[in-house]
Amino acid sequence: MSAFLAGLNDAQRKAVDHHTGPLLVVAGAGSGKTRALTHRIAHLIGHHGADPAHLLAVTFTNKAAREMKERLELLLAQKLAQSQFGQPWSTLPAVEQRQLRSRIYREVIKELWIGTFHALFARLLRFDIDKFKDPEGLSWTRQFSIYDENDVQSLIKEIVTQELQLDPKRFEPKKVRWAISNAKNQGWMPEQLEADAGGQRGKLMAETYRRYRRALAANNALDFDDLLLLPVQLLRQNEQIRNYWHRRFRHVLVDEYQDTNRTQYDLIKLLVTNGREPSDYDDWDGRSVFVVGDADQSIYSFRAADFTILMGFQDDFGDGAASETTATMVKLEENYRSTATILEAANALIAHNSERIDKVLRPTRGEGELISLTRCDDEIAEAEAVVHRMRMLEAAHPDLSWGDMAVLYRTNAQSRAMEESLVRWGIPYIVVGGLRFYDRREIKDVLAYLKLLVNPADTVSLLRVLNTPKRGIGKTTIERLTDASNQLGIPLWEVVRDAEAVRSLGGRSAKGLLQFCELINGLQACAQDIAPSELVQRVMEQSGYVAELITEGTDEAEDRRRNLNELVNAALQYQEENEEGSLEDFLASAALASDADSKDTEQDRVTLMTLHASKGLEFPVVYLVGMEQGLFPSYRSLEDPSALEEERRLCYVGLTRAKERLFLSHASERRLWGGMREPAVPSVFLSELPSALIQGDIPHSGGASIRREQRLDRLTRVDREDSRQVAGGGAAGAPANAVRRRAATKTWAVGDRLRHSSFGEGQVTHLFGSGEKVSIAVKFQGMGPKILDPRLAPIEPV
DNA sequence: CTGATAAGGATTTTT
DNA sequence: TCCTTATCAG
Repeated sequence: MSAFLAGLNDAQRKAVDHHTGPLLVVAGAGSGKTRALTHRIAHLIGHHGADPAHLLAVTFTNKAAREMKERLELLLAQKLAQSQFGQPWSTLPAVEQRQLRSRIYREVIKELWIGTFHALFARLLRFDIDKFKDPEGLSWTRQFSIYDENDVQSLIKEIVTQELQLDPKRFEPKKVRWAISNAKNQGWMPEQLEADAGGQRGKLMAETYRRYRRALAANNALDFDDLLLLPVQLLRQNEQIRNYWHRRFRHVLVDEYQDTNRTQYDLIKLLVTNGREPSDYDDWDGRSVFVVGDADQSIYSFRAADFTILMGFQDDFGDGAASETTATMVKLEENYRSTATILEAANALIAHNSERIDKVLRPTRGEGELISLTRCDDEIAEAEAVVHRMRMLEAAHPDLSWGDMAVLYRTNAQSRAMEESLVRWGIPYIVVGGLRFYDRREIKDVLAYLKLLVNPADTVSLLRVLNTPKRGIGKTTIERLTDASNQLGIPLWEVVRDAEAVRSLGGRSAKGLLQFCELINGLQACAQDIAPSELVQRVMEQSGYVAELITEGTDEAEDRRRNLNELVNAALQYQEENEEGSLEDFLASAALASDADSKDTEQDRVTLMTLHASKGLEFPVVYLVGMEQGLFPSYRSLEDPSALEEERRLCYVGLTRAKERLFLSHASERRLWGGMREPAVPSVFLSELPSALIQGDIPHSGGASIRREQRLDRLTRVDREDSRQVAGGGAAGAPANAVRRRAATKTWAVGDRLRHSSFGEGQVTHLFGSGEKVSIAVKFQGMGPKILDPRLAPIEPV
C-alpha cells in the first residue's frame, strides 16, 4: 500500500486513492479534509508519478496554501527518506532531513500551482494578459497593478463626483461600486448592468461602470473581480491559450468548494473540460477534478459564493448516482476534532436549515463537558466574564495555555471590549482581521512607489506618492499636471517626467517635481536588477520617507518605522519562499494577502477574530460572544430566510471550531456606537441548541427570577435616564412616562407605525420572542434598524 | 502649500 | 466614540 494511504479511515482512503475522473468530497467540519487533500497530492506525485507542474490546487487562503506546501514537503521528504536510506525520517540527522526537504522543494513544491483563486489567476494573467481582446478595445500589459478596495472606492468616487458631477448623497459611490462588482461577478458588461438596474439609475450606473473600466485600463490596473473575470473571457475567446492551460493542468483540486462563485466555477470548467459541457466530457485519461467542501459551511454568499454549485457537482461532473452507489462522491462524516457534546449541539443547530446535502457528523471522541451559556449585562460585563473564565481555566489546567483559546464574534467592532478586558488583566492576545498589514498607510505608500516603478501608467499610485513625503507639490500643481495629462491623452507620469513642461509651469513646485523625477528614474534603473527587499529599503531611504518619520519623532512615527522594517522582512521572506519571484509577483502577493495570512500561531496568545476568519481553524477552547438577535444573526439577515440560513451556517462554523470547551454568551444591553445603549435579545440560535447540552441561563425557558431581575435592572436604568431628562429639560420626563405606559399595553405587529421620542417615526419590521418578552425591530428614517423593548422604549403608536 | 480645527458619518462578513 | 474628510488661517 502507498505510504500516503496509511493511517487514513476508509472514506479518506477512498478519496485519496481516487486516481482519475471527477470526485466530490463532502467533508464535514473536523473530518480531516485538509489531510485528505494533502495526502492526495502527495499520492498523485509520489505514487502515480504525476508531474507537479500538472497540478492546480485552489485553497481558500494564502495561509492554507503555505501550510499545504509545508505538509507536502514533509510527506514527500519522509517517503524519500524511506526509499533512499531505508530509514524512518525521525532517525535521520537534522542535516540529512534539511537536505531531503530542500531537494523536494526544488523538484516538486516550486513547480506546484497552489494558492487562492485570485493569486493563481493573477499569475496566469502575467503570462497571457497581452493577448486578451477586450470588447471595448481596452488593453492591459503584464505589468498591471492590482487595486485594493480603497483604490477602487476612490476611483469610483472621483468618477461619480468629478466626471459625472453627480451628488454622492443621491448616487452613493459605495452602492455603485457594489453593483459594478456584482455585475463583474455575473460576467456582465455595462449594457447588461443598465438593463438589470433599469431606468435613469441604470443608465448612470452603466456609465460609471464604463468609465471605471476605462480608468482601470488607463492605469493598467485590475480590481479583484477582474483577476477572475478576465481569465474567463480570455480562456473563452482564445482557443490556443485555453488548450495550453487545459493540457497543462491535468489534476485540478479545489478546497472549500461551497464558497466558489459562478466565475470561479467557469474557470474550473474551462480548465477541466477545455470549454465543453461537463456532462459531455469523458476524456479523463490521466486527468481529474477533485473538489472538497461542505454546504453547511458556506458563509460567503455576500461575495457571490453559491453553494448550489457544490450541490450540483454530482449532476454536472459526477455520475449523478445515489450516495450508496456513486463512484464520484465520498462523504467524510467522522469528526476527529470536537467532543460529542459540541458535535451534537452543532448537528442540532444545522438541522434547522432546509437547504443542505444530508450529512451528519459522527463523534470519535468522548462526551466532554457541557456547553456553558452566560447572560451578561452589557458588552463590558461580557468581556470581563470571558476573561474571568479564561483565567480560571488557565489556572486550573496546566496543559492549557493562552494560545489554546479563541474568542469569536460576528463583527470586527466587537473586538474592542474584549481587548480592553484582556489588557486590564494582562493576558496576551492577537486580533486577526480588521486592518490588514498591507493596508497601513506607510506600507501602502512604499508599495505605491514600487507599483509606480513597475507600472508607470499607474496614476493612482503616482498621486499617492507624488507629495509623500512632502516635496512642496500641492493641489493646484497637481491639478495643472492632471489637466495637461488629460488634454494630451497620456499618463500623468509622462507629463511629470517631462522636465521642460514642468519648468514652464514655473512656481515653487518645479523643484520638488524635478527631484521626484530624479528619484523615480534612479530607482527605475535598478528595479529589475535588485531584490524586492533591497528595493523596498532604497525607496524608504532615498524618498526621504524614513527621514521624515525620524524628524517627526512621535510614538506613532516610531510605529510606522517599525512597520516599514517589517515590510522589508516580508519581502525577504517572500524571496526565500519564491526564489524566482519578481517584483511584480511580490506586489501581487501583497495585494492579495489577507490579515490572517501573516499571523504566526507560534506565540502563546489568545486569538480574537470574526467567525468568518475562523473558518478552517480549531481551538481547544472557544468563546462565542455577542449571541444576540440583530447582531448574530445580523439585522440584515432577519428579512431573508436564506440569509438567516447563512447566519446559521456561520454559527455552525463557530461551534465546530471548538475541540473541548465551548462558552457562549450574550448581553442584555449593548452599546453600539456613540454611547447609545440598546437592549438586546438572546440569539434565536441559542434556543435551537438542545438544553440538555447546556449549563447556564437558558433563554426562552424557565428562569423566571432571572427575567424579573433583568427587567428590574432595565427599569432602574431607564428611570435614571428619565430623571436626568427631567433635570435637564423641564417637563420632558412626565410625557415620556405616559407614552411608555400607553405603548407598553399595545400588542405590536409587523408593519405598525410608531413614534420614538428621539429617533422620530418608524415602522416595525420584526418581532422577537413571545408574550411578555417580545422585542421589536423598528426601521427609522435615515438610520439602521433598532431593536427596542416596547415596554421600556419611549415610543407611542401612530 | 501646510497644519489645525470642525463636522459628519460609521458597523456585517473579505479575496 | 473614533476616524476620515472639508474648510480656513497663516
